[in-house]
Amino acid sequence: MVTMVKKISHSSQVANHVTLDELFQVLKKNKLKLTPPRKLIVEALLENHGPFSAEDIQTKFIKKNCDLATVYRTLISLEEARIIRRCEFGDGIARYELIDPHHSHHHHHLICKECKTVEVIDACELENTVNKFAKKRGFTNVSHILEFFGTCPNCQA
Amino acid sequence: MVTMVKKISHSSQVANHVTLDELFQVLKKNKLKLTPPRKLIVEALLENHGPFSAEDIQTKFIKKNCDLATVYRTLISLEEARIIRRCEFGDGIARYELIDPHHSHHHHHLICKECKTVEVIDACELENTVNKFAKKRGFTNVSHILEFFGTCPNCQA
DNA sequence: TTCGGTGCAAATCATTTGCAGGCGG
DNA sequence: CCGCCTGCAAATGATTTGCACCGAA
Repeated sequence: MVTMVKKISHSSQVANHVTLDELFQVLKKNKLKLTPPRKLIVEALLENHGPFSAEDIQTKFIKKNCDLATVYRTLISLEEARIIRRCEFGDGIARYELIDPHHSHHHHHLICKECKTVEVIDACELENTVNKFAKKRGFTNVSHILEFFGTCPNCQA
Repeated sequence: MVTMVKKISHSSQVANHVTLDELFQVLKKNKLKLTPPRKLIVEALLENHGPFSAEDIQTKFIKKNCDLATVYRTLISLEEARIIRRCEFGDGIARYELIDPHHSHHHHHLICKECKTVEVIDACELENTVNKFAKKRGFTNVSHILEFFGTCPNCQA
């Protein structure tokens, strides 16, 4: 399944972005070798915004220059190294996006159920609530997934 | 993949619950025949709290008294009839829980990443925020998924 | 040189679908 | 009696894994 790829104007994107080299350093710190497939995938995710599926990455960005199985394996490694984050769109397909350590503001997405276009929602008012509930029940290591769905203006035909 | 089944004390559960008969009426209103598999599945979801996967339902609750394919088909029908709700735990497995029309307060879950035990979080402070963002961007028909994850006290060994 | 990483193909897992027979309304 | 439903088996789609070879450190 392939998602609509769409460049999104990201108002909060100011200077001081992560660079490819910085990301490569993070790979090294995590004892991950700098191989061609990994370079391609990290670069693709740095240059394209929005969560993408393994298939998206392989067919649209790196033009089949590495095997799909390698893309899956790489995405798992990158997530463990906290370079990318896994997003859940509720359709059984894993999608990933870069975590920019310089702009690590936690954010969410507004996804069109029809065309799967993704918009960024630069807000999360949940942190406090979440931690409160979790602590009260003795849970540790807490995280959450939050995604919004709807029909975008284009698809309301 | 099978989820840990655990009865949960649900503080907000007072009298005036849905009954099996009421649910059967809803089925009929939606032009769904009252067949043995459907009765079994609805009953299972009424008597057990917490989102369950198709496999959970078939193996734990109805003891293979109907085909797995039928469970999947039934769950889809029940969701369309708004008798059950689909939940997303981010592990590629669809889980469903009953929607009690008498206590239809929107709620979320706190899931242990290890044992998959589910606790109910009786709060959603998002409705307003959500609708605000969505409207601003011309989205209609808006919904959201929100689930919390962590490590439960038991699994912190 | 040494493992970790890769490509390829086969396996796995959740879910869906085609089809012929069965039964609820 | 008429379709909707079901069981069974096969198909599908995403993801994972086994294995032999290869190349980054």
